[in-house]
Amino acid sequence: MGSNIRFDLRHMRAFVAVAESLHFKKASEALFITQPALSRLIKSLEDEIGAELFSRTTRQVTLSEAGRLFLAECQQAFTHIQRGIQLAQRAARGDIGRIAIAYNDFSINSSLPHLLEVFKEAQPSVAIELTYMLLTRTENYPDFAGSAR
Amino acid sequence: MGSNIRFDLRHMRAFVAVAESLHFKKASEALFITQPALSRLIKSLEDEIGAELFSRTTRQVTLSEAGRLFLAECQQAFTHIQRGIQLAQRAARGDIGRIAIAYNDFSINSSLPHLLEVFKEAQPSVAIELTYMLLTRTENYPDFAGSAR
DNA sequence: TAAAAATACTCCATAGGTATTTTAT
DNA sequence: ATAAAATACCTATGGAGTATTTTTA
Repeated sequence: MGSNIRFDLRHMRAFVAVAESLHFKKASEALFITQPALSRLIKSLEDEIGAELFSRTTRQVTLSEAGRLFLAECQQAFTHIQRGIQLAQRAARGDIGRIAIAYNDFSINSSLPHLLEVFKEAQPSVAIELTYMLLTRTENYPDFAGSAR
Repeated sequence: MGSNIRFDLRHMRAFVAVAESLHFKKASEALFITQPALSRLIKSLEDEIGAELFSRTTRQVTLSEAGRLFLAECQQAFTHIQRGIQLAQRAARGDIGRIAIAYNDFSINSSLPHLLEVFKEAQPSVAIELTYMLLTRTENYPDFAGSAR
């Protein structure tokens, strides 16, 4: 019972990096480790799973069928972990279920009111916080500084 | 760029264990580590994420909202990892896209032929391997020993 | 006051680095 | 002949254990 997985995320990250570049040296640089360290990570991962993830000679590296399948699941796993981090961080900041919108005279007079109505209908549980913003610079409004928060 | 996740699967496993029992000592036993080691794992995970995953005093432990959200994603991630391992192992064994069916006189004379036809139509790329099996015991047929392979 | 989590401190296992060897084009 | 992966060897970091302290119901 229980997830008796012996490897960890370093192994998975290493694997994804090699799968992406199909070149141990380049992948090792992307990971900021040395090539021997990377070789060992991949080897121990393969040993642990009990499957060759790459067909490799010293001259070329290709994903095996097992590797292709494992890669897809690794990517999904990372997506969930990333998402988990984001959600936890937002929840901790009390940001879940809240959208902050800054408006100025221009946008408030155009389509914003209608958009709000439509959105409120679709997502009634999401609080919308309106902020009137005179300046065009956003430095003083940390909520709007990031790209896609 | 790249997944700059500093924690690893041990942290996630530890977190899931505590989330399930809401008791550090019990969870540590389930994980075969000591309670202090587990406390440190959880703490470092929280530090890394930047969110409290549990509200805890020395007398009671409860999941925070951040924890609830993170838990769901962790479980999904583990599901994908488990699946990745299984798929890789099967691919390495050449078991992907192959179904082995053992038949005896009874089944071959009943519905099996029709089932095969229907299945072949639906899944033309899956090879079906038929094995005539006299005995009722399956020990000598490793392909049929497992439950849901 | 007692049950449970957090902290202090020590030690060792292992992850990673450097140097080298092997391999295939 | 050379580019690239694998192996050998060594070192140091950090993860786990034991012992203890802190906390709150």
